[in-house]
Amino acid sequence: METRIDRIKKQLHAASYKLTPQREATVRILLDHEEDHLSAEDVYLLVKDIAPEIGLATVYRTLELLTELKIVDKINFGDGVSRYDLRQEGAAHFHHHLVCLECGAVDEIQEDLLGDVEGVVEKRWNFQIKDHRLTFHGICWRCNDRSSQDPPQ
Amino acid sequence: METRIDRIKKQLHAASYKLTPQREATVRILLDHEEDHLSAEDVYLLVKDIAPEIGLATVYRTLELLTELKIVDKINFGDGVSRYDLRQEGAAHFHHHLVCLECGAVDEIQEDLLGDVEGVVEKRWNFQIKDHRLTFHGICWRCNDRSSQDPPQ
DNA sequence: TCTTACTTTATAATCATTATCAATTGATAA
DNA sequence: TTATCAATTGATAATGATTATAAAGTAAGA
Repeated sequence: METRIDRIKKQLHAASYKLTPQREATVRILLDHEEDHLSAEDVYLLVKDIAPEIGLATVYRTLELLTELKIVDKINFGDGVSRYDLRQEGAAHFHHHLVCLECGAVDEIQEDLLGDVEGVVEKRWNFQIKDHRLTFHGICWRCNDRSSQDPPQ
Repeated sequence: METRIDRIKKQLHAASYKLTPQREATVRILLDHEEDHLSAEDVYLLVKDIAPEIGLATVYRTLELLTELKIVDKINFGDGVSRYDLRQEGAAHFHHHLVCLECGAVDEIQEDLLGDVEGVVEKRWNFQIKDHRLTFHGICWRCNDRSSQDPPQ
């Protein structure tokens, strides 16, 4: 069976890049933390556990490379840090995010909710859409539940 | 007639802040460049023309303050800079953006296209939406027109 | 083995933003 | 007006993320 890493290796080769040990270690960390939204620093600290000799600059370069190849997406939630998010295999568009203003959690919506909206934008604004970023800011289900359980004061 | 500046002055006073000359100069620049998406540095350079003694830190502080009061929105298009965008008066939500990958232009969609989508998200993910960010990346109408006029090679 | 291009590491440099602190200003009461 | 006190400002230092640089390492082909 072909693993996810194998397929990423092929994508690199197709663009004439090698899957060096450092790059592989970085990709493994991303795969192991698919749910999270890691900053370059986060990735660096995690990669150091499995490849202690790696340098921070290499992590940055690798993440940049993976972004170029659309294997990961680089996002920015407004704190001063870029975060890196593995794209679903075969996904044409970037998934959406729910950022909780109370607890800071970031949840993902894999489903594409923008089909209709994109149709409108393409037609009405004569804009040829290549990708999108959609983030909702608000109160997540966890915090919602918690506050509805609170006794009224 | 009450001007836009007057109303902003009231908003500041309501939160017990003053409209100092520096703040006023900064707001004027934002009003004069409503269509643009200025970085703090951009604003600083423009403000210096009408208030030469102003400091960069004051501009940052003012933009931060205006963001807190929801008079402007702070956005980030992925280059390393925050940009500041006047909110439409009375708008509950932030407007959408079209970023052209070819010429870099940033156009605005004032209309709220997310009504239905937000309904779905609130119900299905039990997420209480406070605000949103929606940006499309693609080719703008100007570049579309230009390339359709190009002779096929 | 030799060559060449690619990659990495460590570190310095850059750039946006934030913190600090003394000086200034504005509003208010005496 | 003057005294007072908190808010605000400007200059500058500090921070923190990211990028550039240069020397050394690595892999693959001739």
